[in-house]
Amino acid sequence: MQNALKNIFPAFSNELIATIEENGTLHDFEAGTILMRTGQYIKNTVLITRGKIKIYREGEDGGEFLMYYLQPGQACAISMICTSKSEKSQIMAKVVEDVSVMMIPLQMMDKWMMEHRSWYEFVIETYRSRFEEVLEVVDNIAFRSMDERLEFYLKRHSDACGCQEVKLSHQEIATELNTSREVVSRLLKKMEQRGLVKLNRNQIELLKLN
Amino acid sequence: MQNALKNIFPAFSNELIATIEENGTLHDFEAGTILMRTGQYIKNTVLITRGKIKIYREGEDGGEFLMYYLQPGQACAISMICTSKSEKSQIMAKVVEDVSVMMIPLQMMDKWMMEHRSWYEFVIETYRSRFEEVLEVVDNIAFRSMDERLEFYLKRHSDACGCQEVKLSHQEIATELNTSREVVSRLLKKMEQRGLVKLNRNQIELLKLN
DNA sequence: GAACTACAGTAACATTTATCACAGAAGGAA
DNA sequence: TTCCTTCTGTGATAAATGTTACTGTAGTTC
Repeated sequence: MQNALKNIFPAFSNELIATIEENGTLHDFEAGTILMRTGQYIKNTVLITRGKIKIYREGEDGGEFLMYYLQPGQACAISMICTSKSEKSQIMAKVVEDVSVMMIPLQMMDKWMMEHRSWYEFVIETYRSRFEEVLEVVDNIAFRSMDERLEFYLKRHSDACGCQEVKLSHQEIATELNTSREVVSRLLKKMEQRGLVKLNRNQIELLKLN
Repeated sequence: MQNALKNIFPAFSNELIATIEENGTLHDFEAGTILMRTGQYIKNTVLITRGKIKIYREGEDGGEFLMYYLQPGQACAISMICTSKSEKSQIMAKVVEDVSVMMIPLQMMDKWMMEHRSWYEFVIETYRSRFEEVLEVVDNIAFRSMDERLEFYLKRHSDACGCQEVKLSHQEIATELNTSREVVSRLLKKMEQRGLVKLNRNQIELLKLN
């Protein structure tokens, strides 16, 4: 186990790993579970050791908007930011592939920042990379049209899974981009005509993208 | 001077204030100055003691998109995040009202985090509030139409200045929302017809908003 | 006052995206 | 097979936003 954590978070010092083992608790959640809702209080910082979590924003009318995915070796920046004062979550977190997460009580957060250099650096880097990712999201919706955003979305997916196939229905994609299925279908069809993708049921093969 | 800083950043401990005085340098910049550009390396953390700075994202085509304003008592979260590894800035920062800023060399950042509790808390709170603000921006562009975004924009301005008048031309507003002047003019006219605002040259009075 | 400039209003039109309506195809279940 | 459900494709239309083009108005400068 200790080795497992060290493999997933190689930057952590051995003492830090030991401390995490001691104070954190490991939990498994199935795909579909909602780990966090808008407005909910946060009591733990979450480190992902397996699976995939989707972080998204929910509109008043129930629409969704994907911010980013969390994968093994990463942590939820929101949970880190909010824990320090037990603030409310501003986002939704949903498990998309069965996950294992290490939950760390919020009191540890401040303590470790002072005691463990590798924790401090990890936290700062988490803030930085998430902030950057959100800025990129802003760029996309502020400056790009739906066809560009769709391309970007597909690329991001294939980067994340390391393969050339995106196994999602048009409806699922539409939901994450907060648009309608028809729009996604039409744009994908155009991309297919341009030779960028090949469409199958519940699956999109990326050809010339990347 | 010591008192001045203490007034603007009341949460800072006296030792911290003294350390800032010792290591930071005070600079003045006129309205219009661009303090930071996308892609530029960051060498300092910036504390605002006077004036107003606009933080925005720039599109490839030169379009802008307002993220938020920085005012006295606040710090640039981006400069804090990036300094730790001397990363590149992802945003633009432009002075909109003559400012005085305290520049703190990046090496201090990490050091003070360990040594000064009030600095640590300030930094975490800065991260949190900016992240939240950016999430709100995402909400606005993802879920709201231009008329709602315009209302929100005007409210934010009047909150910031504490008055009921927004002294901006339609063109300036259009630029910050990344739309065209004609659209802003049209929507403002409709708002005037609904009795929400009163339009004058270079000035919009908010009536029923807030 | 005349000339100039920045700002504001508005009509006409183009484009993008959303919505409605429906049809057909793929796959699973009885 | 037949029935059902989910997914996909596509036309027609509506709504929101962007673009072009032109007019008028307020303030400034000469």
